[in-house]
Amino acid sequence: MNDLGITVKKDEDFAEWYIQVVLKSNLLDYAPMKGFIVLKPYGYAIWEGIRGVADKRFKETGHHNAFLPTLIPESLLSKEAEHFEGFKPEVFWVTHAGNDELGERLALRPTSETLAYEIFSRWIRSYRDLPLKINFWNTALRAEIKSTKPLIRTSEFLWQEGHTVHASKEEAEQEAMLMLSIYREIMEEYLAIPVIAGYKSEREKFVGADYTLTLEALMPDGKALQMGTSHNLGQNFSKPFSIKFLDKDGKEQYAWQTSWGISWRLIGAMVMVHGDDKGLVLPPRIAPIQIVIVPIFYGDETKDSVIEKCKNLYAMLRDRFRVHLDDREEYTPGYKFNDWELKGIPLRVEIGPRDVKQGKVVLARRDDGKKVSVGDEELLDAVTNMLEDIQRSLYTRASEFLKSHTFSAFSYDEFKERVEHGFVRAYWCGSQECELRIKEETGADIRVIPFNVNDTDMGGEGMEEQGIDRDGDMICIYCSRNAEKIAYFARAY
RNA sequence: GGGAGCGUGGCCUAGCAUGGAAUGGCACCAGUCUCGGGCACUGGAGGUCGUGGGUUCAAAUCCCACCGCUCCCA
Repeated sequence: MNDLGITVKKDEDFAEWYIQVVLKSNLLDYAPMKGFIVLKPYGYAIWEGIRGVADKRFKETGHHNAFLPTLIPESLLSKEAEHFEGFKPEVFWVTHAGNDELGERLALRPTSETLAYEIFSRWIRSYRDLPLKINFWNTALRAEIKSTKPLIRTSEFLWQEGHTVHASKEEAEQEAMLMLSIYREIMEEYLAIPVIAGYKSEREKFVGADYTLTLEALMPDGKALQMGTSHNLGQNFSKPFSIKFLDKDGKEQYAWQTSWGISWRLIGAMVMVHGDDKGLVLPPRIAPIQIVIVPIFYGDETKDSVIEKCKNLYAMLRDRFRVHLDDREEYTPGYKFNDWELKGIPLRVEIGPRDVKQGKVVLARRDDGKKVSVGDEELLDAVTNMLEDIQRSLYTRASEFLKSHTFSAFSYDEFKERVEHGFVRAYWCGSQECELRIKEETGADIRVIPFNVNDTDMGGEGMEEQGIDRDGDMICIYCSRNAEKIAYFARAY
């Protein structure tokens, strides 16, 4: 072991482990400015995988991609007052063109609502123009001065922002929910990360939204990570931006809107959730390379037959899998094993002289490190099954972690102790004051107010089983007044 | 907002107290050899010691300013 590999244990120094994994597995590099990163080809390939899955689902549900400028004039950005106040502290401003000061400062978009809606208002005249469902794959810029972490919190990030306009409130509500469910599908079925779905509190919602729907995951250090959000904007933007349409009765109405987004933060979440002491572990459905073939040979006489077999298998597998043949001669097999494990490739095929002679290959799984020898004729089936099994077991493991680190609290003392380790479900009176006090005293805030307290893939183990009687005393964990809601609290990234 | 610390080839690092030719490891390049878990040997290239100024015959080392970064506390 040398410093090519990860030199700290995941469960001993999680922060350092994360940095080493993202850098050494070749996902990214630091940029020359604090808070900015460079996504390297391997990292970008993973982003392309996520983008590919999401883009397909967006298009299947009737959304179209488009592109917007990066600059937003201050007058536009400030048009919805609450929204502007919320983003103001982290806006980068362009003030000059060459040597000349601009008449009006231009913001580097922190998000595109205002710019998009200014334009949408010109596109929409009648109910026949609705719904309008547009998505942008772009970047957003938000100045992060305090704690930055690659992929998780950076001043510029790759993301998509969807923006839709509807003729009715109900339709907008359904849209916000639909997109959340698509996000959930991507996270659980592709990234193998279980999430808790629900509402953001008033304090945590998107500034300018009626309400925000969120998906929250739990990282191995017990901190929550917001994975994606979907906002019902109501008519909060359509009014200041004059997005109006004539309905079937010829009556002018303000439109109803949603916006929603996921970012490269999802890559960071995958690293944290699935990675181990050897580095990255990628779920097969997202991994840019699912299978790597490593030849092993001694001297020239075995070399040719080994390479030939590798090439044959590569040709056989490439139609059905994303496969790579590592035929570099300047590295030893041992080096390559470590290298591809660091990069998280789900499955490795080892082929040496022994295997050529016996008509077999060795398969090594990244998730549990187990090796098996299979005959050539079984390879295709074995590989197919193993990749599916890896995908499934990564999800299962993550679910078990979420389940075992989601607690209920019935007293504030209990709350303070348990919130150090994961999600804590507790009754909450609904006041922002309690929420804020809890945040100040414990560092934890409300991550999500779940749609369903049993809806956490916890095998039906809900509040009732844990002793909370929802028909009995419902009192706020902090102030002991009557509680309205059950909220999930956690410290968050 | 308050406090502490650090900047030396791509990365990590010695040297700094007491000024006098910049140390070692990894990575990199060439060759030989190896290859079923980060092979070995030989040779080689690579440095405005964060930036600017000052003291001095002489500064990585002492002094001042600035820049950048990291950690801790609120």
